[in-house]
Amino acid sequence: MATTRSGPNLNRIATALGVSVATVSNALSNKGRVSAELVERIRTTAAALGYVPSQAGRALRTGRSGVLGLVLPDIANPLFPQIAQAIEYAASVAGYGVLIADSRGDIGMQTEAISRLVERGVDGMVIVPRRGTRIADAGCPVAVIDTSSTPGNTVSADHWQGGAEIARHLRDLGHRKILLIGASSASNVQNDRIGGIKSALDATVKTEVLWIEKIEERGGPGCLLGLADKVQQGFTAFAAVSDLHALRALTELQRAGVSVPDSASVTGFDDLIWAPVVSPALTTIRMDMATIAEIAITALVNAIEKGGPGEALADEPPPGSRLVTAERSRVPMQLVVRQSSGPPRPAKTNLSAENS
Amino acid sequence: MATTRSGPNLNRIATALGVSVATVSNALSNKGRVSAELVERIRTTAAALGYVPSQAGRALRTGRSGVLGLVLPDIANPLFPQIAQAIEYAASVAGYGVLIADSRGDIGMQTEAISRLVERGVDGMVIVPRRGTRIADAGCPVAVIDTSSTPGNTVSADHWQGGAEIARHLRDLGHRKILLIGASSASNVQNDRIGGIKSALDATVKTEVLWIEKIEERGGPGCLLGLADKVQQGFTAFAAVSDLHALRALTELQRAGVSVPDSASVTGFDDLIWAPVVSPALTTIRMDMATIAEIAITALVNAIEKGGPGEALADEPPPGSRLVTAERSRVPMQLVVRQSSGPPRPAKTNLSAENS
DNA sequence: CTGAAAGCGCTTACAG
DNA sequence: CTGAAAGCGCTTACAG
Repeated sequence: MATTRSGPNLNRIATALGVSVATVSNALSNKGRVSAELVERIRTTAAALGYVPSQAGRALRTGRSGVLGLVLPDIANPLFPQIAQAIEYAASVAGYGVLIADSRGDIGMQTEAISRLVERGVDGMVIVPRRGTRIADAGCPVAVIDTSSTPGNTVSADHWQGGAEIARHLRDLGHRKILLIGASSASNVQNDRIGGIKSALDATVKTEVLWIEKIEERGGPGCLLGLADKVQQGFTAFAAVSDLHALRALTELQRAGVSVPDSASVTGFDDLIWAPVVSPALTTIRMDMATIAEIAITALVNAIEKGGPGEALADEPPPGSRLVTAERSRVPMQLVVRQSSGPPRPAKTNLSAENS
Repeated sequence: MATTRSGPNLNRIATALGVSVATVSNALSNKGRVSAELVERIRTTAAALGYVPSQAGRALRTGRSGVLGLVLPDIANPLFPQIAQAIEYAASVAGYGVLIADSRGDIGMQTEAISRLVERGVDGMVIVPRRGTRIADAGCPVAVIDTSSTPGNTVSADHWQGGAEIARHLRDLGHRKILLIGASSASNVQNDRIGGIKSALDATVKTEVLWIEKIEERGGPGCLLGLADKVQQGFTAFAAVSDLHALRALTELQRAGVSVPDSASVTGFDDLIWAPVVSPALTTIRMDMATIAEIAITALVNAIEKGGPGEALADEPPPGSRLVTAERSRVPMQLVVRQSSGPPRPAKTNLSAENS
């Protein structure tokens, strides 16, 4: 027994109008080979019948599914909504759907997630790789969103420049002792951000890096970071490499009775959902996700619609697994100022070699 | 020119072994009509050739795409990662992929997002509807995740019971004046949670509801909520209906010099990513997303594999747009205690009619 | 400008 | 246990 479709197909429209399916197809896809008048009638009938083209039929014929995969290291990452929203939007503008796949923080599952997507017939995929992973042969065009410190072509925010922005912001406010807060020293992104911060500061500004993972090794997860002590030591600014850590710093400081921003400033990264909501709101650095997504999707779509299976020739390089972004694209990050306090007045720094 | 596929198809395996494609198909899909020995050989060859079945071919033939849609009111909602992860997992266990669609907070775009998914040929969809929306005819099985106050069948967390849990927690700690904090009085979910809280408290506990939207009408977005005043008025607990508002309350209180949890307790809802990270960590209520997703996906898969287009008969009700969940499923929420302080000692309540 | 025909890869009655 | 054949709905050379 043949399967039935819920809706009408090209053939139903064709018979209804007494024309051929080829003509209906050409009319609906604007091939320009059908008379304007007939196109009009076909359009009307198709709409009246509630025609929805079958992706399966089209995909089988064209070799393209019109679907892209989005592979994420861990959906629970609070950056995920921004990424997913931007990718979904850029893809849908380009006429593609987005299939999600989560590797749940597990490196092995990344490969599995990728092949699940391949089996579903995606035309290409956007991968936000697990730290340090090299993307295995995916068999289709791939765009990688990560930091530019990752080997291979990628598109990413310019984390280094973002770090420099935040550093200049704090320096210009007069801070001379800044604590940099990161989670894991193995993270390329975090190291880039920290590198960027340091690069923009001269010797008149002292920094120290606090890695949360190291403190939690001793104190257990969620332990205090000892920031009140740091205030005692003269730190007046706390620059976290993510808003999540900024939040942790902010609440820990406030809980210890340190007034933010009067006695200490706190900054974050990524402009996550709570950055404008907390009191005081966080100064942070925003990735231009829309642009990043657009670059990734455009590169992918080009690769698909040029070198895709639809045009593959026997003697050209196989369409599989190319990193499609041209060189490494770095998209500037943008400072979002919500706190702008300098160090507290009566605070005495042990540095006096400041000019002006 | 016919399109080429990157990988081998059934026919390649069949010719390689000198058998028919039908046999290869039957062998690979475990139909049990092929001799064990041949199945073995076919399997080996398929693996050696790197065979990946074509979803397009299968979909065209069976009338099923193996893909479900996930429609969200707004990906930026911080609850989204939990939902997406749970749905993706449950779907992939059931052998389905998940296509995402975002209505970006716009009611009109919800319909559009739904038809985009239908055009992509999803077999069914999970919809987290925009507040108060009634789901238009989607033309495929639909599972709705919302509150049980929504008209129609839904699967959802038992927000009312969750509210009751948090209320008992605070009451048992001795709190007698609790401020309930919500964002919007038009939200069914928030009203359910607040209703649940109130329902579990007797007259010895006073509550008051503070709607953030109303305060922001005057004070502007992100303005202070005046919680320090509430402490003055004797409120010792602040129960927000979302962790985002709890976070706002926590930081505002801390900023005003109110010690949490010593002088005031703060609770949230949803156990969002930052709940365990802030200092002090938030007591909150967790939805059992895994169970909710499982119920939704199971209902969907049943509807698809029973009444789906593959079996549709002319005289049975059209397969379109059924809400597939049986009645309304309410999944219990779970209290996550991270703060457990009673009201401060010296605080004097104006109530004395307590037993014990 | 329009149509007849082939074929994408698969699954499923049906025949042997 | 195995195979030949039909057909899902579409697009695209090709012919007229």
